[in-house]
Amino acid sequence: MPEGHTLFRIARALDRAFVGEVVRVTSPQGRFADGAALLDGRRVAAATSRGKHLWVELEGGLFLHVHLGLIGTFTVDSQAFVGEVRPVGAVRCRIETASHVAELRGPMVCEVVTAQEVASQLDRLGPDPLRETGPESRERAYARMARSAKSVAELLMDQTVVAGVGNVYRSEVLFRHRVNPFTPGRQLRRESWGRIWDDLVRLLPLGVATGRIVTVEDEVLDVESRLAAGEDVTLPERTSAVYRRAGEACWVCGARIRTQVVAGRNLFWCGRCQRRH
DNA sequence: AGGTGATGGTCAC
DNA sequence: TGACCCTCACCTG
Repeated sequence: MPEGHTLFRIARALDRAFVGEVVRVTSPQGRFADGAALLDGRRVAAATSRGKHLWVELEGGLFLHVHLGLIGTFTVDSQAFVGEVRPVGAVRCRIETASHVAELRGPMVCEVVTAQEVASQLDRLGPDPLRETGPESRERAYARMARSAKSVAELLMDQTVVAGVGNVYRSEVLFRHRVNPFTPGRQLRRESWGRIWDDLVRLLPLGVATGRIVTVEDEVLDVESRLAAGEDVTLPERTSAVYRRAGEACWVCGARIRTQVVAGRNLFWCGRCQRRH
């Protein structure tokens, strides 16, 4: 389920499992054999994410760069449970110690890069609402939008504008602020963008905490209060206001939820509620 | 048991 | 615009 919050969770799990440890790195599937050999036996320095990209830094200035794409998965488990994990699929990369094992399947990108290459990869990404949360990030993204004739629905999916927003957060955050998805970036009001950005800064950490995209306000408030109380938060299936609800009645106004492919993916919106620029 | 679409993004044509 | 990565959840039967 890879939007930015998923990569953040994986990076955090990898960091907790492996930092400071010498790791065995292999490619059971074989397609990453050369890269794995390069990393095998090194000590892990850190694991981090930005947007939908993930890097594991190993000693000697080498980084494992991963992008899950649409179908990739990256699991991190304690070795105690390894026997219980069903051995399905082709493991592109396995990282293990005596106590932990991580398995990467179906990624779009799995490669070894240098610090210089990481820097240029970061340069191509806009601010991540999970990491660069300050007002300067909001302005930086707005400056890009305000210069563009593309729609805000397209721009939200452009990782050089904002890093980490995917197709679910796109539809849901536009609905939450009643913004017309087809508003050209250059016509998007500064206040609208401010509300959208601030909301992403609020929502994405809930995705990190729960492992699920939470955008319906009742659930948002519930999760926030339970987190504030220090309670465990486990959630049932995903709910959404508009995402994947084409043809259903809008919860707010009753109009039919609409759908159209924008930036190569299915956008969902309420044509009656979402009229703001 | 088998089919399909999906929370992504790049590259070849 | 389509192939690709080749997983996973959610159908159909």
